Amino acid sequence: MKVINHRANKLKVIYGPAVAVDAVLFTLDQGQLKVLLIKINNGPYQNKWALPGGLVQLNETLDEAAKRVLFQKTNIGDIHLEQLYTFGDLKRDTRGRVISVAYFALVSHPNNYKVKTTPYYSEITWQPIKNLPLMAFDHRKIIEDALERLKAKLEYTNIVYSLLPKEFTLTDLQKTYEIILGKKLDKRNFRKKMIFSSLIEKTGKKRKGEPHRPARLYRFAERKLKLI
Amino acid sequence: MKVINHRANKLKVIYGPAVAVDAVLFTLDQGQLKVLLIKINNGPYQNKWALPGGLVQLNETLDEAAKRVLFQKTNIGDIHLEQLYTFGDLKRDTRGRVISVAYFALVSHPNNYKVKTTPYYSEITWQPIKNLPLMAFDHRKIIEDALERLKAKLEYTNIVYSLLPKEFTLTDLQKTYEIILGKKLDKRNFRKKMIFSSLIEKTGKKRKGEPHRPARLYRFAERKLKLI
DNA sequence: ACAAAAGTGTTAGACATACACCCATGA
DNA sequence: TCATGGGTGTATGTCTAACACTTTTGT
Repeated sequence: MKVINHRANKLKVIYGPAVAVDAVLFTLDQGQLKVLLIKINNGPYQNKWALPGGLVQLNETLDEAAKRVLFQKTNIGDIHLEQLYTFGDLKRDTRGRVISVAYFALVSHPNNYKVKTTPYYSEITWQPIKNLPLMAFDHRKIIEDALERLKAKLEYTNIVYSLLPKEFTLTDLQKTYEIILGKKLDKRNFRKKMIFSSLIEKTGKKRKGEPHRPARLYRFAERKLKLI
Repeated sequence: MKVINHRANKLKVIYGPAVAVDAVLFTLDQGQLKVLLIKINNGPYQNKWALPGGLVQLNETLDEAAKRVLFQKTNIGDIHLEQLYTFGDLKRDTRGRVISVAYFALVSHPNNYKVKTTPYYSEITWQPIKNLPLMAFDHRKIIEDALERLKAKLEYTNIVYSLLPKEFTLTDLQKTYEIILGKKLDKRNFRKKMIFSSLIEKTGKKRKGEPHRPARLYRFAERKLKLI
């Protein structure tokens, strides 16, 4: 691999890795944590699944590249992506030396987005994290790291807001935590903490049409990332 | 900038950023937190200071590149480097598009290493973090981010072990924390926590030759990174 | 004997954990 | 009226924070 680089106004050829971005996109669906995967249609990784990703262009920052790639490959836009880690093993892409700057983000529900396919990526799907298919590159590792980061951030940020709709019940919120953390939480303690944290506030409304006592609806006080 | 990349056994030219690594190396000296800087000798950043860094080669991982660059530029080897973040702004290097994967590490005392200069880097120095000179690239920002990460890691890891000699007193240890965190800590509470954490253990020895009550010497139970 | 740093314990408040019953509604 | 999930309080243990005096040594 060769990098041709303008330095001191001369065209200078240097050899170096190519730079890609990959996005780990989580959502909740049917009581499961899922991740967005794309099926590769040809080349050495044919029929394997991968994260949406692509090469970084010269005229875009890494953050911009992550957003662009995600939008181009999946039609998902306008979400907050956070840089996760940069993966640089020699053999992570058998076709050549490529390092990947991985990003992760959460989206509220798969049905809110119309994903699309491309000639190179023939299928696109939300795959349960517990049941990942055969993955291309080191993408399984990237997903595992992203999940670990997500769990950690649950504890000290309001990051879940992007997984939930505008209005939700405390039980919805608790289920979200339980699914991601993979463990049961105590209802009374959870509610105490959430209400006291003042990350959420009552809407005054109740959820109707279910054959039980109606649950109060809450909203997030602010729909942007905050430390608790 | 152009990246020539073997894909599917054909030489394919693609345009993309070059990839560099930069290392933020911290130490304690004379009661101050210092960072290793290098003076750039020519080009648009002449006479500015920078972190030791360099381009990533095709045959090395990012971690290996960080180690190699640090060793070549400063003669410092055999330390644990941790990836910090990847910086990818368009104009961070005026000479061309370069993204930088930043690493950080701690070393015990500057005198333990014989740093050296190169034609491109004319001077090398440990600079107090409170008093940084005019810096090249976005290296001031990288140092600030590294410092923030270091403070955070103090709270939940034994990372300070690499700043201290084999044997040290509890007062040494407390001063180390106070310098990095930039605040005073309560002596009794600090000792209680440290001793109870079982990260450190008594050597049975005492420091001699000072005109006061001799302090007990401690060592780290394990000299590798652990969560508390 | 004195100067200087080493060393030590207790109390109060904040926070996490464990735990069981009544309430409101639709069917 | 019953089935179902919604909603609530208290007691206990753990961790953090505030706080001042005695001990040991070299000079």
